[in-house]
Amino acid sequence: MKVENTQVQMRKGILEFCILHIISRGEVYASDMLEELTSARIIVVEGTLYPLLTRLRKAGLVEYKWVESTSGPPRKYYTLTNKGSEFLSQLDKTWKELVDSTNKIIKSSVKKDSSK
Amino acid sequence: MKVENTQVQMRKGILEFCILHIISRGEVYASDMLEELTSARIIVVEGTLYPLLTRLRKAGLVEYKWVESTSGPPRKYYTLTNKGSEFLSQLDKTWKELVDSTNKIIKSSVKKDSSK
DNA sequence: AATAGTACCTTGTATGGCCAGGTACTAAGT
DNA sequence: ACTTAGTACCTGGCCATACAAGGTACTATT
Repeated sequence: MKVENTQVQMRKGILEFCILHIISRGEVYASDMLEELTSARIIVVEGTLYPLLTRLRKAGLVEYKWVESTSGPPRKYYTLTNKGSEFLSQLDKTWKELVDSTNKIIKSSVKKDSSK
Repeated sequence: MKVENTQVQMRKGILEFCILHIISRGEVYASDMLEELTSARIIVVEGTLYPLLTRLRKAGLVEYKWVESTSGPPRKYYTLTNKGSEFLSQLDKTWKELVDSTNKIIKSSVKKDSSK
């Protein structure tokens, strides 16, 4: 069991949440999202992002339109659906609660000296 | 794709982190941990907790001793090893960074009106 | 035509949560 | 002594999903 492994696990859960937030700001395509996430130090690779976007689309949370590019193949620009907005606001709540709960547990730890 | 599913995913990642924290406070056995996590609204069931504890032990992050109980079968009381303490302090750092990164992304979203 | 850059997608593997069920110990009732 | 209930620990199989590696396809440049 490696620290890296657990750190990946920690990031995993909120990835979908972050991507929905990024899309909620306006039209973006995959590379935009990768850049945004990377600059926030949430590491994601293509092989994670594309299947995730496909899942979100199949679930009716996002939709896309093809847009021609002058510098390569056309791009899929994503936007949030109404259903996606509702979904996201539920996740917002879950995220807040999760941070609260976790901080509560962490802070209890600090009170006691765990060294024997 | 259900909200519950994603919410589970969000909780998943920090579960190991929370459990290490709870153990770091002092000797506890499985039911103590379940109670603590449940009261912090982080839902966990036995089928999740026991395999996780086994993994942590195999990785040398925690250890346990058997303690007789007056009201049933003996219990495994867990404590953190030195290796576990180091592991945990790395996770502390990761958690802080993750909350920062996520909040940054969330707050950017608020600035723009996403309705079309 | 060949190469490079960009964009999207898929297959296979590994991790890990969860469900459902199982084992084993103690205590209480009959 | 047997059964039932409560407690504690564990496991096999399923499913979701991150990631690595490789593939397809479009555009621009040489």
